[in-house]
Amino acid sequence: MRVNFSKEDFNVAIATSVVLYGFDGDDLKILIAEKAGEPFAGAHILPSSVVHINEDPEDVAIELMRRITGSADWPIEILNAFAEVYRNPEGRVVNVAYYGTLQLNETLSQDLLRSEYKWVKVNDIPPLAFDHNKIVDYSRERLKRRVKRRPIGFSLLPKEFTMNQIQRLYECALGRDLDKRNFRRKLLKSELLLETDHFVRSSAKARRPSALYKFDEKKYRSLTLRGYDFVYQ
Amino acid sequence: MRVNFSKEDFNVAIATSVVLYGFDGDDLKILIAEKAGEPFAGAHILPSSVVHINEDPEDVAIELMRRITGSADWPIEILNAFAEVYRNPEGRVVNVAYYGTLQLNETLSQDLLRSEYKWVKVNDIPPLAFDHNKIVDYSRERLKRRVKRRPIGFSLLPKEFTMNQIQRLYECALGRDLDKRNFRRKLLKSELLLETDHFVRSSAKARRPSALYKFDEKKYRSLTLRGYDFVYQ
DNA sequence: ACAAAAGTGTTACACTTACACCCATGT
DNA sequence: ACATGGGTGTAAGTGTAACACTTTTGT
Repeated sequence: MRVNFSKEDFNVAIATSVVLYGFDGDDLKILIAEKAGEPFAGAHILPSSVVHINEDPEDVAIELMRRITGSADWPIEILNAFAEVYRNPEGRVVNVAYYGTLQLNETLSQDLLRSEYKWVKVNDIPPLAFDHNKIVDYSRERLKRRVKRRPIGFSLLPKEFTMNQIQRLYECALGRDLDKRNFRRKLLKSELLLETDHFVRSSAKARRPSALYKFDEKKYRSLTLRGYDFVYQ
Repeated sequence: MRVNFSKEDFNVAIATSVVLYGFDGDDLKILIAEKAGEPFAGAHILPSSVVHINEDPEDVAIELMRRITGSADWPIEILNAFAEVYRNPEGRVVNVAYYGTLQLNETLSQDLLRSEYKWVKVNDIPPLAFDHNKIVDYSRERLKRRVKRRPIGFSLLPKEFTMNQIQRLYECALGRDLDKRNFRRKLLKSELLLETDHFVRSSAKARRPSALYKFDEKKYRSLTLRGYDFVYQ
């Protein structure tokens, strides 16, 4: 074992990138930015930040989300370290990547429109600089797994949502269509949902309004931690 | 976004640690070492290595396994980066951790006995230096998931093995008892096993010999990649 | 014959999947 | 009245879990 560091070993930098998912009712999207400064000026990248020598990457990732969205209160989870040798031409950089989920609402959408960030559909992601496409792919696999096994999907939905919205979200995350009746039955059986007495019309052309549901926060939290096997292979 | 590195940011070192699993027929074990040199001289640690500035952590981890076991040919998978600020008193060190599985046999066991490493049962792991206990816990969760969803368990077994051995291995990995009849039925249905015409007696006291099985390597590989849902919740 | 571990089947229940029509409402 | 999307039930098949006794063999 080589367990003793020499001075030359301390010549690596840490960065963090965040894959931030949002769902607008129709499509699952992630946030991307344009890079300022060389290398790769103008290229598309994930929201990213240098992690200074005395900082925790998770704290920096949370702060990054706060700067982007105005709130630090979104669920976040580490993805992995991306640490190959030649991923950054400036020097050896280890990227500790995270992914997070947020609830898109009008205000946030508007604020983001005026920012340096933009939403792109997960099925329509442009080439990104560094190995950021690899990080995105990795995060999509993770999201797929999470959606299957934990009620994580709800963190992308507004407080109250229709069955069709949540089904559409699951279809986006899993990349395939689901049967409406089976989906509803399964979700209701989980007892994670509470009915509200609210309704919305899903579009101008829609006639009959949809019932709105919210989730049972207590149940939600316990199932988020221990998994609940909402199994779709 | 802070995307421009300054000179001071390049002051981090990379290390890698490997959680190396072996199964001796009765117990699932991992390899630990005693640390040479300060800090923590004499403390128990995971097999670990500095990753020099021009090296890929995975290559270093594989080389570490080769130095320990004499072979670089064991399955290995990245766990995560462990990158908190104060994990190493020598300076900022990011640990890119891996776990691997190997087939314990007599020769390898004897070689390892004469080395600086020793096997400890996964239910009996001593306090380790740095945050290595955290890495071990993380790897056990990963192994549990893998065992449930992929035929990864076989990489811990000898070429030919009995049903009782593989059941015991699954019980160790999952941390609970399994029903013998259900286990066999499930495993045979997967069509992953081939009968051999060999038998062994499992102990001196055992009378009736056990049938030995091997796995269908072609099927094994395809199922390892795409998962096969050997589901035990 | 006995001790020891190997090996074997059935049943009840839960879950999954496939499938098509009526309902409520606004215009 | 009609157009639109919302909402509902059943049946067949598959998988899971719980359960105890017989078989084979060496001593």
